[in-house]
Amino acid sequence: MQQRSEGNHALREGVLAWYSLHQRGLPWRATQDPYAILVSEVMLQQTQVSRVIPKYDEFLGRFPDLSSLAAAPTGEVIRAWSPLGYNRRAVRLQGAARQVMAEHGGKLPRGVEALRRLRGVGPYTASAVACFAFGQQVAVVDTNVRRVLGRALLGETRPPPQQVDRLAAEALPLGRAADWNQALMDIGATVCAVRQPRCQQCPVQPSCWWAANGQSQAALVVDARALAERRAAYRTQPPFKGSSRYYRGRIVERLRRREGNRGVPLAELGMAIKEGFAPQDTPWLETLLQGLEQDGLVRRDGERVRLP
DNA sequence: AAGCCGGGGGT
DNA sequence: ACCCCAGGCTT
Repeated sequence: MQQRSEGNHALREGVLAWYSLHQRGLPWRATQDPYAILVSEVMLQQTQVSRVIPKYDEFLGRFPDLSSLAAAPTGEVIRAWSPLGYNRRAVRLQGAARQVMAEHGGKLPRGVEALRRLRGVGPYTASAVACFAFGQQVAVVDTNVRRVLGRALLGETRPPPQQVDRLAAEALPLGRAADWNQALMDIGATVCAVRQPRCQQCPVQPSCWWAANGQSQAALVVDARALAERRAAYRTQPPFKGSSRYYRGRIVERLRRREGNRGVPLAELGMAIKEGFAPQDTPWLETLLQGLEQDGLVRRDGERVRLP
């Protein structure tokens, strides 16, 4: 059994009370279906809630369960994923569905360790599904939670992840894990923002180290330096448009507009995604396609390129 | 440890 | 126009 800390009692009560009043009404909190919850958690990897909401019901309508997702052509899954981005997630999500069909009799495993072995499921997603779908009493730690607990218990906005994992496990109110984890994420998203935190409205504030120290002079200096470093890095970066990442997106986008399922000839694809595409650009395009093929996002078929 | 992977949206 | 966002996998 994990260690408990009496000092966290007030913190727990305050957070849970706040959550009962201020929780966000999110579609994936209104379902008990483990598959639907898995879909939401994968969509929420690197993607804001506001962008997932309009896509969520549509995707579930198209792929209502694990077996329909597993059985679909991968290209259809990639189409249904637009415009969420990070398209590899769509391929991996289907891979996970196929794993579950093949290895788990079509039922998602309930434990963190088994979930963790599914394609595209890392520490965050595994604990999120275990907790929200199966009621496992485990901590769910994303960057929001890391920031909230880091500030409250350590006085640091960007604390060492391992240290936070330990604190999160200690702070977990057994029996209320799901509400607690969702509450911390809501607080991180709506109150304990990276900049301009609204400490006056924060249920953690009474026991928050960071707020108590006037949001710590040292922390502000560190944050300011980090901000300056990010700005410098941004300036020296080439613009997104024209990056290989940009053109990868254009290729997938072009292939999504089907043509039956016949795909697009290589040269035509080049012209479709890049103005002034010339024969000498072919090796560049080939390189992009090889990467996309490796990720399972594209299939080469002689001269033609299509979704898998 | 570091780099890759897309988009939309706030300011 | 600039800047932010933040999990999983590969190398």
